[in-house]
Amino acid sequence: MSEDALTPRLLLLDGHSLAYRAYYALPVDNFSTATGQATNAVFGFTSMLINMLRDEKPTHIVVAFDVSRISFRTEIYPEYKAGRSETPKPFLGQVSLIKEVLEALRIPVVEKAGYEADDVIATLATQARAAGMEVIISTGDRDAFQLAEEHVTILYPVRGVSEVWRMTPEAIEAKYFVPPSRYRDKAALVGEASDNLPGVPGVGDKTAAKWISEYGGLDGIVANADKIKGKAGDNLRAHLSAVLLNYQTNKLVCDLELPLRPEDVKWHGWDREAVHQVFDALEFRVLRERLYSYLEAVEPEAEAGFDISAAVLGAGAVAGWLDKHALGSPVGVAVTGTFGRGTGTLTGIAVATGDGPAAWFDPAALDEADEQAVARWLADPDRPKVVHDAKPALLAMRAHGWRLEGVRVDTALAAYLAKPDQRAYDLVDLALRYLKRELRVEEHDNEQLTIDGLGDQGAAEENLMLRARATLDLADVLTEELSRDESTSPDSPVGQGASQTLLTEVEQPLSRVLAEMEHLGIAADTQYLSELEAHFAAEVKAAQQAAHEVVGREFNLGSPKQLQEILFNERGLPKTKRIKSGYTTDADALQSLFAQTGDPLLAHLLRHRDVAKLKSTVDGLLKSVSDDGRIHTTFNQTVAATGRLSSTDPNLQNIPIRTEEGRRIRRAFVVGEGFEQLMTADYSQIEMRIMAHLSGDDALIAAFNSAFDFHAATASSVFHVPVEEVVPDQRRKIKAMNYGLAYGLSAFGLSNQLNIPTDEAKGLMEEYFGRFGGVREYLQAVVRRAVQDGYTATILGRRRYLPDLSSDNRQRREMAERMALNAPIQGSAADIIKVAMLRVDAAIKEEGLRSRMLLQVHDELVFDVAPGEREVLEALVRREMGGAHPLSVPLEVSVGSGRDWNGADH
DNA sequence: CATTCTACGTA
DNA sequence: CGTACGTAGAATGG
Repeated sequence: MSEDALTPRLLLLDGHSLAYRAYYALPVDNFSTATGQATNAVFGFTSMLINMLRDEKPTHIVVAFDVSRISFRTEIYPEYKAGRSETPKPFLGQVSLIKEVLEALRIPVVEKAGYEADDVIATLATQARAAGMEVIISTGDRDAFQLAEEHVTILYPVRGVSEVWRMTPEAIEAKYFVPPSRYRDKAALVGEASDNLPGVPGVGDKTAAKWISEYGGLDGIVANADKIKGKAGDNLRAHLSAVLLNYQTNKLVCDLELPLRPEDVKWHGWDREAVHQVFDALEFRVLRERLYSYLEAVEPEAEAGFDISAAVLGAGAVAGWLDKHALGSPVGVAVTGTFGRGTGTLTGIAVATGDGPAAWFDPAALDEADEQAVARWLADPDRPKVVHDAKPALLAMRAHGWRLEGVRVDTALAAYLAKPDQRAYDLVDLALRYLKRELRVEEHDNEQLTIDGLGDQGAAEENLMLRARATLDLADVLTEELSRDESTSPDSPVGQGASQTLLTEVEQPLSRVLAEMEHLGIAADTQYLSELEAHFAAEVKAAQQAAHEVVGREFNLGSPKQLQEILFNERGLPKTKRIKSGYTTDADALQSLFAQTGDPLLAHLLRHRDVAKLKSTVDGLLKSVSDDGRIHTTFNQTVAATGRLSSTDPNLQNIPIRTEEGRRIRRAFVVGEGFEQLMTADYSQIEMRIMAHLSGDDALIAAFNSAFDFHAATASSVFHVPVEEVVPDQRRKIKAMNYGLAYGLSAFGLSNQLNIPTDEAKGLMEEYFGRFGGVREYLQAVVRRAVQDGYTATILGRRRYLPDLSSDNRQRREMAERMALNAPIQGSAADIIKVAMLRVDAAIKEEGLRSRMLLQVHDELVFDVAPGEREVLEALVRREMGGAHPLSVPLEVSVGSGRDWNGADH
């Protein structure tokens, strides 16, 4: 910081643009007052403003607003910003609230009819520079980058409301390869999607920068347009008028007549009483505290709006602290370290109590006594803990030799059950959403240190303690949130809702079972995998060569773009289904093109696709084998909105099975050393059984109770022929429909999949619903109910909220309807297998077996079978899976075993 | 350099 | 114009 403390610093804000960013960054549902007024935009704007007051310490401030969407730009270019959708209703009205906040803060507002806020800002910035002021501009509009210079910095918000980029001239040049003075030239060439200003196709920042440096600027480029070669040159000439219009439109006006000048907006602090009133009305309790702590420096420790007394504990201090503070009432625990592949390393542990005291310690730097004390405390189920995402912590503690017991609430799982459609459940987001509290984003290990190495000392420790405390507080709020559905499930204990039961009886216990499965991993035959790799690599090469030969030159078979060029232009094949970037080259399309034309290239392409995919699967598996010769996937418990698990790094839930060549990969998953066999057990047609149960359709239930193959039995009903006379084609069609129904399949979709006319598909569906009318009724009722309640529920009461069911947009609404159809079915199946896993795990322990559960693939479980346990394990698994939940049709389980995963198939 | 698109594997 | 996922490589740039 070299600025003279006496130099005036002017902060210029673009009110609309920042409020808009805030509106989209924060969920409107969680930011509204008791009276229902939405406040997310106000909250986010105010939060950003407070951060800037803290970080920039301006002496002068002013906020510019647009008066309307109409400006001189819409005069010269009526389509300007036309692509933007209608201003959302909950946003309207928040602008005037923001102005109230600003008034309470005594920050002046300025607007100019016929111009945009950025023109006002440009004018004020110019005047301020002339007066020798330092200028900081904050706007979400990139046009402002043209204003950057030595004493003018732009703060550009990215990722929500808590992070801004400091766009200095150097930063702009680094990002866009042009100095701010040429930013307009670049923007004119590249275009600006958010303003509906299209640029030259195929020209991005790099090309634009190259031209600008070659010809000195847009003038030079225009003058030399005919000299620029290649596709980009052609495009430039074709779009020259648009570029010139862009250039005219993106110029900011620097000489407006305004009612005030920079000198007039010196900030004299806020109106205490007014801030109280406005913030009270907006229910901004925490934000007010933040404002006070930043600006008044009343209590720096209270910066996040609450008190902790934090202690970084050295060796010998941990045991005493735990004895004193971590007894009967729950404490929050947060950890840092590296996690994954069934293990982990801890670099820090923080513990926070509800009444203030918090502590941090390094688990690698404990003395013997502390080590023992921590081990005892962690392992004691009667010392209650609250953890955010306990599974990785549990595994890392296990690697350290510690057991973790007594986790009363896992806030990640709780948040997932409360709203399973969220993209992520990281603590920073949840704290903001549920506690209105801002946590710092976790620092990465390689963040640069200040030169003396002392700059941020203690910050990481403090941050972790704040996280531990936030976790604890979050548990209360989320428990409250989950208890709102009291008595929705007959299975729940008295006084407890289904969501709470799912949390404590299913998800939380399951996370421990999953941790165990991840820790165990599954044995891999690496020798065999390497051979497979070589085999597929050779096949890829052969297919590639064959394809190159047909075309007569080399090209990238993996590039859809080059493929389109070759197939549709060079070879003149019929056009396929449209996608964003032209025409699809997916396997279905290639297949049908091959059927039509017999072009040999297509066969090579299809073969290449097949083996390249298989090779990449094998490559991935090879890379993920751990030192113990086993593959340890990570099961994610908070990703799938329906309640399913997912598997990553590597994904073991999508290992090929459909083709013979693909099944060879399954042979690489083998029985573990010291074990006898690999055993798999899966539910047959669990989703259809759930549909039969939920719909109560007698005919469908009967089809399951008949001794025959289910698809054949339903086909026999639909086609009015005895089961023995159902031909394979009939069975195939009905099987497709059986599966499709639970996904909201339409007649069109069915016809597409079966390659039959829509009429025939329609007839088939009619006939099906004629025989199984209860199914149609059920499916319709599910959607009706979801529209009414706003959510769907599984047999264990797992909810999925679908606000789009009432969307005006047909596509979104129909999508939501299909989700509503599918969620109870897929989700109930997920519930059942989760319960089954808990029962199997408990029974294996109960019976003292050595066999162990390794994988879950949605309706299948995979086990290492210990010597001599084959029969007893099979009986146990059949019993516990089959009895996981009573349905009006039997839950059938089929079991197989062998030396590897393919051999264990049945 | 990071996000998005296309394609494709599973239930 | 059928749900739910994760990954790879190419294309593209909120």
